[in-house]
Amino acid sequence: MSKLQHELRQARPFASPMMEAYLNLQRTADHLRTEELRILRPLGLTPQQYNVLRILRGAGTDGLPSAEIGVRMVTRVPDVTRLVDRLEAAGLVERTRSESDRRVVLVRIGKKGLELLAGIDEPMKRMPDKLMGGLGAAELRKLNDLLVRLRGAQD
Amino acid sequence: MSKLQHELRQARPFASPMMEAYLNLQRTADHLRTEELRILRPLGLTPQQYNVLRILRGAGTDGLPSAEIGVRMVTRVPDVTRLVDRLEAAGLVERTRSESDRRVVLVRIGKKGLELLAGIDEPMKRMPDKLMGGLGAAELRKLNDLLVRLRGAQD
DNA sequence: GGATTTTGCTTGTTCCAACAACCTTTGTTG
DNA sequence: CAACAAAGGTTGTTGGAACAAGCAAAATCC
Repeated sequence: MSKLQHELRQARPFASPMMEAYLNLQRTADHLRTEELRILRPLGLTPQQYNVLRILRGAGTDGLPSAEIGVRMVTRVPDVTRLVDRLEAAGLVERTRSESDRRVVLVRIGKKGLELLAGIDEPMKRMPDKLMGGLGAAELRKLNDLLVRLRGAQD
Repeated sequence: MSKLQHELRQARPFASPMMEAYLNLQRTADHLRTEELRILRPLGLTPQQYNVLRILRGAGTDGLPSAEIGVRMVTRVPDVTRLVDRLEAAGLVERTRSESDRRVVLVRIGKKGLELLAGIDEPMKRMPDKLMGGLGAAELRKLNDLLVRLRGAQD
């Protein structure tokens, strides 16, 4: 990088501490998400698909309505239908229409889905350990506290 | 929501404090990004396009090579070319091939792009103030510190 | 100073994200 | 109990994200 470019980058000020925090948060989240992508890509899963599978595993054999999946996801997803479509096409989940309320479609994780998850668990558990090893327990608690309050603050 | 569903959600444990921090970070980042989307959508800009325009405004009248834009962006972007394509098609930026190095394409922000940015500056400045108002100055500094260390830790 | 490598960008392609409109089933209300 | 509203999913469509392959100009290397 040239000297000029370096100076420009150093000189770029943040408009406010809050804007700095906002950009910092996006930058860090993207950084970590890239690492998650790297783990999931060889398995043909996106982070969202992985998220759905984990939710369904936690829900047990009864399955969950599509709408409830959307509510529980880490990131907002406006189209659970086609997200589940792809998982179904891959043979990882099954769909059955509820008998008690025929509007509802229950989604359940299948055997193949559970096996796939089992193989991801270990590397996925190691990922945050590796990326967040620099922070101590107290700092992690503080970070979680701040993040939760950030989400709750705007109401 | 049913009683059972509520209990399930309460009962979901995190595998580790680090995994909790990871998910929390993604959740919060998505939450804030949604707010940014809400501001930019009426103007037909994505957060990334907005990011490029800000970078180009900061770069001045000389413009920047495409590759340097990619380096400076908040989130990792593997395809600056078509990102700039769309901005050029919208008449917001111009491309000129560098004379000194004919491989390089310099991108400059145009009059229309500057005017568009000027209109966004105010609501965009208010956004983090509104979303992060719950945190004090010291807490913001702490948050920024933790986020920066998170990014630096994995090397 | 010609072959090779490297750099900077473009193009091809496939899949996913986002918003809206629509359809079916259930609940509600006078 | 018929008309209407609401809930739950699906489909249509457009545009963006991601990875790879390719092309032209510049740097490197005997």
